[in-house]
Amino acid sequence: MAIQKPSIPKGTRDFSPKEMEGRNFIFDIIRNVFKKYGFLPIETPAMENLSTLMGKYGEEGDKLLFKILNSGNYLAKLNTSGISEMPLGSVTQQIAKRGLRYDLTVPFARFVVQHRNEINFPFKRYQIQPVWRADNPQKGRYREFFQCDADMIGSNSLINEFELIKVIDEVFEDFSLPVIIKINNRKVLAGISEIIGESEKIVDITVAIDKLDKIGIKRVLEELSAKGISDQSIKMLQPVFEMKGNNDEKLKFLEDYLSGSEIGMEGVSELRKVFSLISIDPIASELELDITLARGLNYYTGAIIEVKAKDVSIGSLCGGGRYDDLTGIFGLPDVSGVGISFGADRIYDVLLQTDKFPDDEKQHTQVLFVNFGDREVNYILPLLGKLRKEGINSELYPDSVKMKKQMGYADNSNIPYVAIIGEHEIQISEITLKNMKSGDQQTVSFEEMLALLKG
RNA sequence: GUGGAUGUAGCUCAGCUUGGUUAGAGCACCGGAUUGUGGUUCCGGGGGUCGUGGGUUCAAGUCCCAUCUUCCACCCCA
Repeated sequence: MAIQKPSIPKGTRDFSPKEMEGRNFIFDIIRNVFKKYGFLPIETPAMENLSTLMGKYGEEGDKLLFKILNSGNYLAKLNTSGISEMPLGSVTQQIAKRGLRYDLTVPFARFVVQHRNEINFPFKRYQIQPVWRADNPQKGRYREFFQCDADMIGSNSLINEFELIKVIDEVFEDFSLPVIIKINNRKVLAGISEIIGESEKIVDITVAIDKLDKIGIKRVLEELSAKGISDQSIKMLQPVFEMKGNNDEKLKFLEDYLSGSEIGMEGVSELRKVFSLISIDPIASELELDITLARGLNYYTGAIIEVKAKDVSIGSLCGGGRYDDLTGIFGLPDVSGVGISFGADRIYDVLLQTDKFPDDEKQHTQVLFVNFGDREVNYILPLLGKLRKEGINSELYPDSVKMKKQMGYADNSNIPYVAIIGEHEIQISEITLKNMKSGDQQTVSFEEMLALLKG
């Protein structure tokens, strides 16, 4: 049999022990903050029925779904006549009825509807699981990545938006990572579209506006024009592009600009409410009203939130917003939800780049016992047991090989102490303890060693 | 899905322009100097179907085509 080169699929990654340490650090912080705010954990399957996923993420999203081939002889059931002329979607439906989850929000909506009679509303849940997208990989962009979601469902109160912003603030404070939290409201965007008389083009308009700081005003105007927005409407957008000032000034401007749009005014008043709640209990991060913030997802209906690292250029680290009727499509109408999603993989990349991971040496093995042979091992095993009972992470080298090798193992593993117990030590009931950092070694009793390792 | 770059030892890369001995370096690994002492030093060693497949040629790591990977931009997004 030919030897095959080991490989993993495009856009996926292995995680080494070192990397897992950093990832667990991230998950632990996020999980703890979620818990602190009263969110409860759930998990859902890696795969969902394709009918649950299709059509929820727009046309683009459907293309990025990983579909799972049916098991059994699925081709036998397939009507192949004229297959090349059939639309791809209809063929897919015949050979794949399941797909890998694309995010955690839609499976959550499905979960809520399916378990509505067991759930205590308003329901606050958190979920930390991988998701899969058949996207083209790039930096900070993978085909398998972890999302850490917190959503509240069944409450219209803007206190929820406020709490989520607090969660974001607290998480990034725990990472000591300076971020800027951007907030917008879909209703404000709808209002703007209404004012310029292009209500039905809201998606094209917001997508174009979203690129403002990336491609500049000139090309945004070109794109709007290309999408069939009239020159007159574009002219009316001008003041929006030129909007300046702090959050308060921006709100004042929008109030004025949107006074003719009911939905627009509603958006402004929602934003005002969130800002006023924050002013009562301020956050450490910068909070900025950014009307260019659009988010592609079509299910947001109210607040839109995005978090960017201040010093590192990578996509957003966290995104979220309010969706008024996500569960409607599964048969539970009029339930409003609001949620956020942290991108653990991007946070990892940023923390690594800015050197923000703590070196937590206490987590590792504290002491390694050198193995000289059976007699010594029999003497060491009870001591090892006692140490572990005391909560000291400790190891015995499994093979009785050359000491150089055993010392090298301790060195490579960054184990701070090596305990040497040979014939001589057994005779005098002492332990030779070597400090690997300083190179010093001393002869101590077991109790002395324990005290040293505990301190 | 579109466009550009990339791939040589476990890792980081040189060699490719102008085809021609046995494809190199550093780091890592293994052994010895040092049989109860690592990290430093010295000496020695193993490791490559040059991403894969095809083509041109007397001869291909080097030129051509295809394909895949990774990276970058677009699209979209965590």
